[in-house]
Amino acid sequence: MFYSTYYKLMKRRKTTKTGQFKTDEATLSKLKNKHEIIVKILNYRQQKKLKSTYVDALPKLANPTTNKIHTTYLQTVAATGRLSSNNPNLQNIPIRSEMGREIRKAFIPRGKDYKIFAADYSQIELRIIAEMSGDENMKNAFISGEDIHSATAAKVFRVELKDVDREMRSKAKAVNFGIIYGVSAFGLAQNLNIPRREAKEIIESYFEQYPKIKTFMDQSIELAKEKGFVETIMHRKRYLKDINSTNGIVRGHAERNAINAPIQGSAADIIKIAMINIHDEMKSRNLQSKMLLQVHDELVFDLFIPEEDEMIKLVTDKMENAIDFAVPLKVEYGIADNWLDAH
DNA sequence: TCAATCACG
DNA sequence: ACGTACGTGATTGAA
Repeated sequence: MFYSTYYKLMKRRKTTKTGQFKTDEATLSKLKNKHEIIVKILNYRQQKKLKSTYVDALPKLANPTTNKIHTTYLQTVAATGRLSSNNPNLQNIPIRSEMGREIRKAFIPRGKDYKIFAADYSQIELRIIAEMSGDENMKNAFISGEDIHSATAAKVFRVELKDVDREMRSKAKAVNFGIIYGVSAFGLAQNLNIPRREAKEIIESYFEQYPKIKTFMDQSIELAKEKGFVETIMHRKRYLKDINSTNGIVRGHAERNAINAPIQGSAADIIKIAMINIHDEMKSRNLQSKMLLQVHDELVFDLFIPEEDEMIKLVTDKMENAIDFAVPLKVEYGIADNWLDAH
């Protein structure tokens, strides 16, 4: 029904690569005010997703012996060196929406003497860019413990830190994310729903304020073109066969990979080192708490309550000191009766 | 079987 | 002029 009539709400209707009209969340959200059906469709989609993927599926996967759900972690799938999780995927449990958060609440400790302990790296990828690029401005923001998105907003929009408003911080946050992925003015404009010209100015200002980040990105591409691969901090390689392609689109994709892979991959290296060190230490101390999950920049534990103080110290220490950086690595944590409240 | 969509970092 | 932000896995439904 929706596909065949397709209300004329846009000047240029976006299509997928097979020529279908796009109806994804990003596209529909921009049309929210054009027709009352849009919000209804989005809400319906969200509820179907949550019901089919989590509410209906997960309870069936409890192992009859353990009464628990067991995932499998794959170490040789993700090109950057991240883990992935399947059968079921426990790295994409909802948290962003109100309804989704209700699902996360269902993840609870094993018994009455236990709590969920969740510890996550704060801004690890931006800290890695700061470290790898050596950019003084970004390094100093982290060393002085500033909120990185506000600090970036102050620099990019050339105002005092105290004069950064919500909109400026939100835009700076989008650029910081974009940087990790290999921004284009178009992509940022699309993401923020602002004119491309404005996005271009923001990016230019960003690189003026963080000049070595620009250099680092250019050098990553340069290196990939010469050697055919890029490397993480622990020297995991990602080969980029298309880096010298004559097709600009294909090459552009490889160039963004050249920027992103060392950053995302180094974060994966670091949390893996932390996991090994934490496991070794828990074992040698005969602790009863258990490491349950890894979600890229977060570790989740089934915490035996008498071990609370010891575990907090052990885990934050091993995570923050997994690697020797000039830029500090910061870990935030929470302890609660379910995974949601442990954040 | 595969494209589209959407859940997460 | 072109297409355009990185990495995954599960579900659905058209082809």
